[in-house]
Amino acid sequence: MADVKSMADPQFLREEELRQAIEMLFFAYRDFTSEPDAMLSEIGLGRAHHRAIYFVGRNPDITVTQLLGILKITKQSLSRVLSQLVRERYIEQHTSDEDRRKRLMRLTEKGVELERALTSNQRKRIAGAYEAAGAEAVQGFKDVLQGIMDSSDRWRFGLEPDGEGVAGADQPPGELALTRSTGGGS
Amino acid sequence: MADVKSMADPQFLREEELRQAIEMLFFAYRDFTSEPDAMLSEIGLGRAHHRAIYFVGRNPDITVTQLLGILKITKQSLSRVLSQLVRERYIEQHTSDEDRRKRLMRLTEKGVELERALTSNQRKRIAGAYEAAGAEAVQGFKDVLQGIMDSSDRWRFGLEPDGEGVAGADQPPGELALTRSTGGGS
DNA sequence: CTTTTTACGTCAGCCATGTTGACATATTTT
DNA sequence: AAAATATGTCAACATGGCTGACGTAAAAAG
Repeated sequence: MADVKSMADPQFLREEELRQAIEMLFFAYRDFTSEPDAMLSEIGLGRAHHRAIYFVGRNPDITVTQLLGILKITKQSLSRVLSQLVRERYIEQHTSDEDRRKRLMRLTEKGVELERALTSNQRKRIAGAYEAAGAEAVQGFKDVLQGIMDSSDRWRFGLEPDGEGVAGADQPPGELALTRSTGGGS
Repeated sequence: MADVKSMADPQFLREEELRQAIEMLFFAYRDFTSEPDAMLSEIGLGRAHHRAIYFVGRNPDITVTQLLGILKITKQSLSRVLSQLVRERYIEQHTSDEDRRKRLMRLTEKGVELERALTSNQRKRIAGAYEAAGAEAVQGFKDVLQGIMDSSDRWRFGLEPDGEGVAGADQPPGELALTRSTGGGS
């Protein structure tokens, strides 16, 4: 039995708080991915395919290198997944006009359908959680998640380095062009 | 270029908001696990070992069945991981006195050390994010994450079904005994 | 006291997805 | 002409899920 003193210790409470967050992330992520995973396995695909489809859908005409930058896996791993998705007509590739080495990727009609089916449950989860928790909680959620991810990823989610409006700012000041295909505010 | 009308559409903004959350979860989780993964690979272990060690550490004298209930993987998958951890003296097993079929598991000294090393960076991340975001954001973060996870997991994180104080309430009203080894109030 | 259920453990094989290393080809940049 | 970039591909290996099939010890039920 842990003595009362230890629980009253602010250090103990802090540790407890941090571990709670670790566990919440684990359970939330585990449950968040389980539905799409199940759907995917029925059509012979896996979570890696979902990721590729998702980010291609979000970033039409994305290049392989850019996608690699998002996923942070090797090109060999991605290649396996991508070639299958292209073979099965979820993704189509065009050659870039400005630089003919680049293969711009887009979802096909079929790909869009799959993407929407896969994220449908995920969007529902988030929507429900957002509704139940309220707008203030949503902001807190975002703020904390941004604090957890590497700072090199934060630019994707709006202002951060300086005082930049959400307006036209996209590319990170040196890294690749990714997520966020829609810029300007109302 | 998406026309202004579509961006002004509340449905569009909602979809955008939801997808932002999906992406934040992806990036945060990816970065959150990368450090421990790297440490683990240096000693010939993987993320699955981390999970087992983590939850055994959090729930001393946990049984195999209980751990299976947390991880939601097959006993064969867990077995591979557990037997290695026992073999390499990160975890020790005792036979329960009340029910001699049960194998109660605990971290060894070595296991505790590894666990702390593995979560050190993760705790640092959370602590930094919490500090930067503030107490209100922390509450929002927790609320939203709980909304995202299956409701069957929410009991682990305090009140929910009714108006239960955080006091002695532990086990879920039917499911297994898990997480939260420390109960008592202030 | 037999039967059933529970809590393990284990062998064998399959699949998805990550890794490294080595090469090859086309195109653009220097 | 040479170097760097973007992409692809083959081969081999590790991790960590999965299913199916057994086997044993102990507890619970009849």
